[in-house]
Amino acid sequence: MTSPAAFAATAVLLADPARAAMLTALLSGEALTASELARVAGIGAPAASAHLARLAEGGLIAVHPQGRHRYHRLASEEVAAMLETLGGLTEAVAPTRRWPHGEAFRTAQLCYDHLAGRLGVALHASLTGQGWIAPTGGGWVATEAGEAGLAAMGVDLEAARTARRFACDCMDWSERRAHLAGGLGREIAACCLRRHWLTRIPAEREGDPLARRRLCLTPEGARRLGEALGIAA
Amino acid sequence: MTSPAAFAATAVLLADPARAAMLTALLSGEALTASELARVAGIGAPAASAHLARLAEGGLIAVHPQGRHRYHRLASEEVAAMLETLGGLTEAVAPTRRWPHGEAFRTAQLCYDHLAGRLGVALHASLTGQGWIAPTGGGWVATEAGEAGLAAMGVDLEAARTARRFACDCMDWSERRAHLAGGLGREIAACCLRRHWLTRIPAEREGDPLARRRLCLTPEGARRLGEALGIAA
DNA sequence: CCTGTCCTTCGCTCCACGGCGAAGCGCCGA
DNA sequence: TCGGCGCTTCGCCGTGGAGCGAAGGACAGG
Repeated sequence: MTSPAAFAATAVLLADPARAAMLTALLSGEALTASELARVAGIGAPAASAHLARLAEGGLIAVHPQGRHRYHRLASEEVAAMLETLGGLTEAVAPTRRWPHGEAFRTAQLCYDHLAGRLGVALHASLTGQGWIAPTGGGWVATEAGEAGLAAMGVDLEAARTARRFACDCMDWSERRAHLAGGLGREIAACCLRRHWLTRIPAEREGDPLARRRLCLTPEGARRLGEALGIAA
Repeated sequence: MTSPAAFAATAVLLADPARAAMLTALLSGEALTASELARVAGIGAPAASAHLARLAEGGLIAVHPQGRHRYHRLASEEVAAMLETLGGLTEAVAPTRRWPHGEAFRTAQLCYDHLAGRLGVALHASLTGQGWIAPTGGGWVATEAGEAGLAAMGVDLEAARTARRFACDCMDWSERRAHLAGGLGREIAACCLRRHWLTRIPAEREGDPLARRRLCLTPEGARRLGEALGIAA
């Protein structure tokens, strides 16, 4: 592991409410501009700019200039996993008394580029239970039945294989069980969004960093996921 | 997930080199006194006391007074997992140029109460590869073959079952793959230490927070683990 | 070319945090 | 009972970080 000084330096990047709000918003997987992130964090443009510079220098986010707009994304899925882990620990040590986003949030949400929440966890359990994925040294592989079933659903397995990790676990702290990350997790999420089985929800309050992660399971999605994976909505 | 303010408050606890050093030392699984942690962190007793109070109030450590000594441990394995995750991310975004602890550290180490490093990762791969554990909704269960084999090794499966999680993954960032946590992970580590297949290494430099986690694989341990699990040392 | 927008930089103010020395409390062995 | 140890509390000092207003650079549409 790394030295305590380096460890603390990474933690410092997370140890500010404004930066935490921006990173949480970026867990939606979207690319957001500096102004959007300033609003999410409730601070002015100069402060947001300074924070974003530190996050970029620290390697947690990547910046994509596009004209006069500067779009920001999380730098990697490791950053997303770490945010999820720290968020989960925060819930463990200082539980949120009133779940501020209703049960809907727990039902389906995005964890950077893959499904999380009850749906994400149920998806994982269904894939293993049906024998569509099997354990391998560092994660999961798709079985023959799994490849057939997933392809039939419309999941792009070729694209999934281009990821550094085909399929691996990501601890979902809202459910305290694992959901599926990696290329397969990303392609399943993309497939669900593409086919409108899941839709993003327009943020009710633009400044709410969590709202951007929320997903709505459509009736069509409930039916199709129920058929293919035995997931009850 | 939790609010950004709560999230940042947890991160603040990690965002100081002295606190990070103490938490890293506690990843060894040992109970350490305030004086020992002050030395590990390189600060005086008053500063150490203040830091420990904050960590305890924040729910990351638990304090066990014993006479005039006050022993401290990590509060849970969730805290350990989170430290491992953040440490791993730190390595990802700001790699340690020179691995300060030699390859020995990577070979075998403790992650709070279970095995990590190459040995821990190899153990996980072997258990799944031999079919001694199989995936379940939230982690792993022992198969019949697994129960027989593990019991033959001397692993206390009854004790393993008392844990909140029988067996689950913990991401090992030094190897970038999962090792085994939960009750089974703990009991396997305990068995290896009890039978002197692995031994703790006296800290060369008392102030080194990582040294306490290091384990040495004994010749007997290499032989036994090789036989039972096909792990090459 | 000009105006407006997005975003960054500069300079300033205010506040919080980390460390230590001194003092004090509780425990413990002689 | 007393002296020493482990640890905490108090008070102080120094440093660093967060925010904003003003100004300025780069981009883009008319």
